[in-house]
Amino acid sequence: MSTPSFTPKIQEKVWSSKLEKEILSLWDREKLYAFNDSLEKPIYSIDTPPPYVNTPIHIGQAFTFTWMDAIARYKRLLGFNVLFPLGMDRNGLPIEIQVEKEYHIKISDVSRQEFIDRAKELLDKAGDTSINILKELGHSYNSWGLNYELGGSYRTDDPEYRRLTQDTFIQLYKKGLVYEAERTSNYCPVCKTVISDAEVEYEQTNTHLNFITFRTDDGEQLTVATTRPELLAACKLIIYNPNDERYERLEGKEVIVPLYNFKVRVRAHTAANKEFGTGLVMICSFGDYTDIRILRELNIQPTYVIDQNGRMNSRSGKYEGLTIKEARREIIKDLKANNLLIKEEDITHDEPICWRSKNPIEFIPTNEIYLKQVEYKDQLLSLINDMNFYDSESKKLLIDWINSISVDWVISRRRYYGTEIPLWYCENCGETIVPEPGRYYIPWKERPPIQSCPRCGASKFKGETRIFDTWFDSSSSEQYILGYLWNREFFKSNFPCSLRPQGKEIVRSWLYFTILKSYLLFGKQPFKDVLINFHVVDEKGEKMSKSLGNVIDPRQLIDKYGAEVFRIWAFTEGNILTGDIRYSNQRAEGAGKFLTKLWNLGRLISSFPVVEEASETASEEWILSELTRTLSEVIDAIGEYNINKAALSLRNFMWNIFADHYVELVKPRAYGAGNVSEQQQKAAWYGLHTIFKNTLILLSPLVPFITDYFWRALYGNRSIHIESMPSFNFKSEYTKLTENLINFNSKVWNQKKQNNLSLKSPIKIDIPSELAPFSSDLVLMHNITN
RNA sequence: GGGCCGGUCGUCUAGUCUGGUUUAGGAUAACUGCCUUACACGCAGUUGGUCACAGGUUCGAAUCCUGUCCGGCCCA
Repeated sequence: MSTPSFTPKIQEKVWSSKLEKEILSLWDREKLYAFNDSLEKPIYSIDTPPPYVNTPIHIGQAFTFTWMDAIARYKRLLGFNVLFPLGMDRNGLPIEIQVEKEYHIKISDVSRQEFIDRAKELLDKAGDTSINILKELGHSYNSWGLNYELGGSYRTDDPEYRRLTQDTFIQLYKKGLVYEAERTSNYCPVCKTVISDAEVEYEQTNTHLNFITFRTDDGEQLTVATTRPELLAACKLIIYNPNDERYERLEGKEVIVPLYNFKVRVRAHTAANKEFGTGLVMICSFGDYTDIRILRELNIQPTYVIDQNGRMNSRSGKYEGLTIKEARREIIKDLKANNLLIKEEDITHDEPICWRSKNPIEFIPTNEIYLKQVEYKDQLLSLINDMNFYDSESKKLLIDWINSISVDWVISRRRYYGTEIPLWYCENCGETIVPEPGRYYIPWKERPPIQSCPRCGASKFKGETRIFDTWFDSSSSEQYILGYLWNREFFKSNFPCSLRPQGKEIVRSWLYFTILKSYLLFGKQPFKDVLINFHVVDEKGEKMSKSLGNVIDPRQLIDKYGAEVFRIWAFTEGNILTGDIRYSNQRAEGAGKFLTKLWNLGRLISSFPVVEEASETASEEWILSELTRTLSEVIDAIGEYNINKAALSLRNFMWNIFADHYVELVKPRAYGAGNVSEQQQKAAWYGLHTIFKNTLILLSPLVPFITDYFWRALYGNRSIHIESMPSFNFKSEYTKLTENLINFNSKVWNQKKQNNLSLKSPIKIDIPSELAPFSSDLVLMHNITN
């Protein structure tokens, strides 16, 4: 039989990213991804990391959120009702700093209300533009509109969100887990607030090690090396290593601090390193964590010389009012003038800096509110065994962090734009007033919800002015998205949340604090699965940063090649769960060829009638069982969230097995070449369509645009994204022959090439006996004329 | 100072846990040929790696052990 002509339903030879916009608006109109909690299906919930409102999405976020989208889509295919909301982080310092910049005001110069109003103004202006790129990438979050319902998008500064934050605080307070204390804390002079240990980073910096002359009572000169000469006034002690014979004779003696002329003692301590500097170390209050540890250990009262603005105070004498840097410069000048500075050595050291402002932190005493954590370390370590980590190695990051915790969590901050700490204090007796959970409280401008003090009966109260650490807000995100506020039943039956996907750099903050709060509030782990992603780095493997100028804007890529190319690049480039991804322009471009291949494959197949059933030949049996094998590979890969593996497996099947071998094998038969029967021709049509159709479904979470386009064009008017995972189970002995088949084809092609024959030229060659079932197709494919 | 991760064709990577099916697989780049009625953004072919280094265990090591070097990250 033969059919005169076959014309493809699809004309264009390449996929056009222009189609993406049309498909997006189709999805919008059809409300394809809206969450419906009345479905019978099991819930799968994803607690996505809210991007920051005022910073454009960077390529790493675009990459990892695209993986999350693939996970959500695969889970839908697998029959889950997927809760996949996207939040927007609007709390915290970055917006405050921008308010100061944009309006040329200082937080201290304007009223609190005015400052907050300005911040809101800026936030509204910023809108949701930072996440628009995620929408263009075809992500299937449940909702793009702000609404208080399951699946709705949310904002961390929303009164509802803040109500939740305060609710959790009040519960923790009532459990006796919150206390206030004065302690030496990490303090960022730029952000003007204390920060928790989780917010401290270390940066290698170049500095001078200054060799300074101290004197004993008997006039002996000693040389002490320090990187912090401006803290001379705060010097409390000089130490040397107990094994350092050079200084044994000094034990217990007093030395005179230069410029200030007060006396401090010398004593042995293992914290001193014989090889560092002169072996004599100045311990002051407070240059670094070693200082803090030693002064606490020896119970020495600190002398603070730096104030909350990062300037020297009156105890530093003539340097009062100078910034730390200025003071350092001046004091070096004075030491030199007095012949007290022997030398300056260039060294690099790890300096603790604030993760937000990237400025060196200082250590100053403040009165702050703490949440207990130190006493629960063991319980937390055992609790995390109830969660699955992907990759399992990533669990160590969290274990190491928990083990290193030594102080409780400072949750109060002296800033304006954040969730207010819901406390009042009786002006008469000082009693702390804690309201009931249920609404959003603003203590600095509201009266407490009681008339008189329950202890003394007085009626004047002072509202708390401090706000929470933003991690205190964000560590309840899983509670928020599971409807804790508006659907407690849903929350109860679906907590813990199915998945927390996040970056490894916030394991010690977002992940850790969420686990801590979940343990303290519910005694349970907050997630079933935790997925930790590494980073997208530049071509040389270096971290992208503004200062290095190596930042790649995902916008460039998407504008140039389209969202679908970005997606397939993100999936095929590597496994971000086990290591960093190096960005390469060349490979990103190369990844897009996948779409052209798929497009043309579909174009060819679209020229043949869709056949639902046929009596397949050996070739169909073979390719159908190869598809079955691919399906199980894909399902296994999804089970471990290895989207890279799933994508590579599908690409390999589609391109290197289906297109290169099966399609070539049956093309002549599909066209009706030679003397194939109608039945055999139909079998080829059936094979082509069945494989293509199912491959499209398997690919649809990865490349949702092109697959939906084909689906609607070839297989019906509905979206491919409401299909279910195919559950076929074709098994055949023929998969054993896959390698032989590929090798034989290669052999024929090679032989033709060596003999300068075109691929359609006739050839005389023996078909190996094990490939006999395919012989009629092979004869037509290679034009074998024995 | 302590800990963790990585080092595989020019480049990016799979394989390492659970040693033998590996004469190490793929992708990209390079080279050669081909417009074979889906695709030149394609097809076919070719070149290219002593699996960082040195020891050890074993009948057998990219894979396990020890040490060294290099890169990255975290903590103090």
